[in-house]
Amino acid sequence: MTYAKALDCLADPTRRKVLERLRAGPRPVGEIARGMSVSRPAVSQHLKALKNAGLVTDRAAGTQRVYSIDPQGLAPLRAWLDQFWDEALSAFQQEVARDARHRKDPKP
Amino acid sequence: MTYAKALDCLADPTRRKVLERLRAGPRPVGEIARGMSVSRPAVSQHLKALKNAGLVTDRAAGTQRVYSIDPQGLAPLRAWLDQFWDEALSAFQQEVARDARHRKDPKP
DNA sequence: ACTTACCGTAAGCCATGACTTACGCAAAAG
DNA sequence: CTTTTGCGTAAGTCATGGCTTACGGTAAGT
Repeated sequence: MTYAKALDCLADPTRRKVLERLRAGPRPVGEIARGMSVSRPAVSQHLKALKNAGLVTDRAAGTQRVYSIDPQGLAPLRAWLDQFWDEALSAFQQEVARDARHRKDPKP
Repeated sequence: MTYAKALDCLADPTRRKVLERLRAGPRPVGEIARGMSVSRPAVSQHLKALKNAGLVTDRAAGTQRVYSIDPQGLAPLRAWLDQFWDEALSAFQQEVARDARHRKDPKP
């Protein structure tokens, strides 16, 4: 059920932007917030949410905190999506087959 | 940018439940809503959101509307997540390497 | 020791959205 | 033609959560 928390986090655009800034590598909070349309405390709150969802990790470096993406945090969501995609696809194909049968025999 | 709408939809638990009920195959609205903790109009609204995000398709069948999962709708989200996962992983490995170097040379 | 830099948290405001009830419309049933 | 079934939509209520300002706390610099 841990994919749910990941989805809750990734639903917010600002949070996605924060995460995408971390894609290039670890960053301290101030550098993440620089040039963004929200305040630094807002970024801190988003980072807290991301950390709680297991999507990022943090580490102290002097007076500043460096955040990194946790690749393992994305794994459950990937797994859920994959399973979902496979099952939906097979069900979809079954439906196509059923539809083809109905096309041959339109009025039972 | 179409993955954003998918994430917005999947953030809602009720919407996920609706989508998971469709995993077993196409269903009319009433059958989807049956046994759920929200009213049928609520399910209709969620289905509208899911359709707008391209995650489901609908088709008329008499007085009832049958909804199905659209596998293609999940593809963009999968692609975005994959790319994200790959880049984050490589950056993570780079960070591990950098950390190892720092461990060898702790005080520059 | 004092100041400065960097960050997390608290309190409060406000917009978004999820839900309900009530209503209207189309297709099947009678 | 009338009734019933199945569904979408409108209006209104209420909770959730994202943002800001203000504050406190720790580590480095001087």
